[in-house]
Amino acid sequence: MSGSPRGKAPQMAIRRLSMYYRTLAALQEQGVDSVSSEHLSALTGSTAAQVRRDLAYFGSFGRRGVGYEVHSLHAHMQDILGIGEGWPMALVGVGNLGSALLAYDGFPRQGFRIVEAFDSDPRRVGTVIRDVVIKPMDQVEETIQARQIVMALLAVPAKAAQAVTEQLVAAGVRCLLNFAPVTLMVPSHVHLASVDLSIEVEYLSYVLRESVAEDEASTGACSDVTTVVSN
Amino acid sequence: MSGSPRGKAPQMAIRRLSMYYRTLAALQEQGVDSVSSEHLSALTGSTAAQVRRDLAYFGSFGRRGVGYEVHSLHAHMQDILGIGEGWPMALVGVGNLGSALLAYDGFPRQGFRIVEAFDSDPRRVGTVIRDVVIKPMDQVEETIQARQIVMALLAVPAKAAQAVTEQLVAAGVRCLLNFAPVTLMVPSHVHLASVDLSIEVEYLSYVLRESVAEDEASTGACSDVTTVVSN
DNA sequence: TAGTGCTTGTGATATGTTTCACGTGGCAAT
DNA sequence: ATTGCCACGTGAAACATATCACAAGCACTA
Repeated sequence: MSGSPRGKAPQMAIRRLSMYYRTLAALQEQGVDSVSSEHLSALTGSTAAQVRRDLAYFGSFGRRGVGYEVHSLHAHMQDILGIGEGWPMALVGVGNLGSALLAYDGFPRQGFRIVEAFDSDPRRVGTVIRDVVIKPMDQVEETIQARQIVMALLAVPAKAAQAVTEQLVAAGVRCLLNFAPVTLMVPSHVHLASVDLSIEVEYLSYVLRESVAEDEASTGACSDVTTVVSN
Repeated sequence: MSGSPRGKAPQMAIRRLSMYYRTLAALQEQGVDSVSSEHLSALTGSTAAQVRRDLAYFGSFGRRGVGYEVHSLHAHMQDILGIGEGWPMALVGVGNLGSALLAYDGFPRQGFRIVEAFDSDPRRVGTVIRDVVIKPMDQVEETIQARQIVMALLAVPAKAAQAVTEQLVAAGVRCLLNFAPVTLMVPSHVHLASVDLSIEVEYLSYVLRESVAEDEASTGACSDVTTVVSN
């Protein structure tokens, strides 16, 4: 169905595809119907060559001398990223962060929906947030299997994360987005992504320290050329 | 003060240092006082050679034939990452996500503290969460300059993100951790890291789709040689 | 002191990713 | 048709990162 992959796309390329996808959606809303690699790169903090290369991993979507048709490219990105399959997601851990995830409107806007939520705290079980009833942990396996859920968000304390992971994997989950600051061990058929706030903050702390040291070394003031930094 | 950098460390190496750092803290708590690159790599999902190379960017912290002394290595990581400087942080946007960030105990545990919070919603201004009083947006510049804050967490809606960013940069912020799903433009002297939930979920959606396709290829009519996934 | 066993630190090598540079196809206007 | 220009798609080059493999160093023993 999708184009023939000319090679394996780097993970970073996939992440950039997400940014292109989002940017294309914005352009579409603005009524723009044509975009060049140059233009798209400026909007996403990439380079024109990188945009073209990233797209080339999956096919040939533009017209030479013209650019890309926004609607068509947006549709292709959606297809490649597997959005639109509408994978239903489960959330485990409905504390502060879990509640924020339940309320996060970026998920439904991109076609992802949290359809089940679990927590071990009896005081939270039974409460309803955003139309989702919080269930106890012992219903994880049953519910996930019944609803054929393959993606889960893990927002439990670090100490519980590995055990819950194993419960989810046993229940048939294939993809995990982990928010706990731990290294999880998963079987090779399970895909794992992690959002680790400590790592991000510590990375900034490192570069800050480094740049402060550079400032001290060279007393001259830096120019304020605007550049785009993305991750 | 810190070791002599034999080269520039890749960003990924810095992120792995954070993981080593956290793992060392855990080992220390468990009373372990010596660790090998092999051991540390197993705990962080890396490889022994990678651990040694990552550390080598910053110096030579182990003893040949023995391994690393946990406490000493932990201290070195802390120094390299600039933790312990105790950078105070500002939070802008105290919605669902912002509140979760205020309550996140991973920050104080790593030595980072949110000392100021801002929101544009008058109903939230004045309320107190975790000993932090939420201030109105028009006090951003004044407060940040007075308290010499250089790191900020951005948890505002996507539409407001760029404007708030400029406000923060004008106030003197040097590091930004952005949670809004947009590409921010910042001057080159400002460091930016982003946590983008849509990108993470879409990445998982992609790999899921890919692995499902592989499953279908190997179980379906295609009878020829297929690689078997080990483990 | 010499020998053994172990693990680091690091050149050399391999792999992966980004950038460059240009051929190709396409549109518009003359 | 022909000309001129534009922007994609893509080999090849440059660069960055990860892995390998082993000499160097330390602890311990005899």
